[in-house]
Formats: sequence, structure tokens, C-alpha cells
Amino acid sequence: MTTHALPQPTRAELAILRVLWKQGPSTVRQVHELLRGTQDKDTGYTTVLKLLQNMTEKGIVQRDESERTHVYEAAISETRTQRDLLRDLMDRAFGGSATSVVAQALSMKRASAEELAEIRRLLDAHEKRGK
Amino acid sequence: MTTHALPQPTRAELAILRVLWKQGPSTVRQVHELLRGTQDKDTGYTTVLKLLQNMTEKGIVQRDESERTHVYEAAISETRTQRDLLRDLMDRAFGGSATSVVAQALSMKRASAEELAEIRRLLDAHEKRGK
DNA sequence: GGACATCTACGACGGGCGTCGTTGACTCTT
DNA sequence: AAGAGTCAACGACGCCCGTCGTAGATGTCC
Repeated sequence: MTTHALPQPTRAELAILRVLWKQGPSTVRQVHELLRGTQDKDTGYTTVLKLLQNMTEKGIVQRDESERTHVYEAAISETRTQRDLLRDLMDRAFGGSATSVVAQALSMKRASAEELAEIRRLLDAHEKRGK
Repeated sequence: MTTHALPQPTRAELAILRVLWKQGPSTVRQVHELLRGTQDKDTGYTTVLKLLQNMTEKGIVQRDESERTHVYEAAISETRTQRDLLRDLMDRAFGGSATSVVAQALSMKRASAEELAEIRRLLDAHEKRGK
């Protein structure tokens, strides 16, 4: 198999990944500035650089160094990462029960009617596919 | 407000909490042994003790020291903890979208027909209540 | 009452994470 | 060509987490 066992992104790394997923390939400076816009926390430039270097080493981002100013790009998909993280939490806190997770997700949000309808649609689609 | 801002349990702490939630008030030894049954990881006795002491300090477990052998009990509810953890992950990885979380939860599990029915039931109940 | 087991308490450490200062290379402007 | 700005690289630090060794107190058994 040997599929993939890329290390889970840490909190700070995930924040950076979210920028890359949204903006596409970016320089350190771009990531740094966009991060400022998103986060309340103020992260230094060199911190972001270091994080991106670490992430490159781990293989969760890819770096283009053809130009002097390097360009970074996410090397793992958002969906896959979400799945891995949710799977992990589900196992650790919900005894592996997807039902419990959904229950909590519903109970927590002032889940808008729109959201509820969307979820129902998902459910239908999923059920049909399964059958 | 001032409700509560108890620190989030760490991974190892959460594993212990799960034992306490399931078994109710327990001694260190009991937790230690039950943990062995659940986990693949082999944790030393003093490690569990230390963890429980830390957790007591943080206020996420409560300790009865009336007897020589202390008895520990979870001080935060399972449901609340699940909610907090899921909320955190939802914000960090799903942009706060409950819908996305549900979508991932569904897509990941070979969600049994039984589970799907249960989820649908939850959805109905939730929708009715909201209306 | 001595030997042994059980339990809590204390302190230490190794690793990882997030943080940043500093340095040296490169580039641009004037 | 000098000075100012930008950038990647490196190393260090403080913190927290999980781990455990060891000590000391308390109980138990012959």
C-alpha cells in the first residue's frame, strides 16, 4: 500500500494551509499578510517562513524555488486533511461514532434552515449512493 | 457570563477522561488497567497518576482524598467536551461550517444503514425543534 | 515489629511546537 | 557604487506534554 502517512498539520500549520488552499500558490509575504487578515493573532514574518520551511520538509507543502522569492503551494488536499482530522477526533472523542459527531454538529450550530436543507440533501445523496 | 473556560484536555488526558466517563469514579489503578485494555499504547502507572494530578490541578477532574487511595471523577461532561472539541476543529479546519463537517462525517464512514437512519431521525428532531 | 506491598508526591528529561533574532545573500534605487 | 530594502537560512529559546525514576508515607502480613 504505502499510500500516504503524511504527518498531521499542527494548529499553526493548518492556519497556513487554509491560506494556501484559498489563495493558491503564494509567497511567504503573501501568506504572512493574509494570515494577519484572518487571524487575531499577530505572527511574525520569520515565524511564517520557518513554518513553511518545516512544512516543506514534512512534505505537506511544495516549494518552487526557481525564482529568488520562493512560492509555496499546498501538497495535501483540503478535503483529505479535513477527513483525517475529523477521523482522528471522532476516534479520540466520539468512540468512532459518526452519528455522535453529526449530533453534536447539529446541536451546536444555530444551524440555519439553509444549512439543514443542505445537510438533508447530502444525506439523501449518500443514502442513494449506498443503496 | 464567566461561564467556564476550562482548558481543553490534551490527547492523553482525553483518553483518561473517556475511561472515567465510561466507568465513573475510579482509582488510579483502575484507570491504568482499563486504559491498557482500551489503548494499544502501554502507559506506566505513574504516568497515569501524574496525568490525573495535572488534570485535578486544571479542574477537569475532581479528586476524593478521604481515603488513602484517592478516587477520581470527571469534572466536565462528555457532551460538553465533545462539543468544545468539535467546535474547535470546525473553526480551524472547516471554516466554521457545520455542513462541511457533516459531509465529511458521512463520506468517511461506511456509515451503516442504521447509522444513516439515526442521523435522519436527529435531523428531523432538530428541524422540528427549530421551527 | 520487621518485611513487603501499595500509593501519592516530587522532580527531571526529551521531544515537539511556535516564536523570533540575526546573518548573509541578493536586488533595487539613486 | 553605496545605501536601503527584501529574502531565505540558521540557531536559539520557552513552553507544554508525556514519560518515568525515585522517595516517602501508609497499610498489610507473618
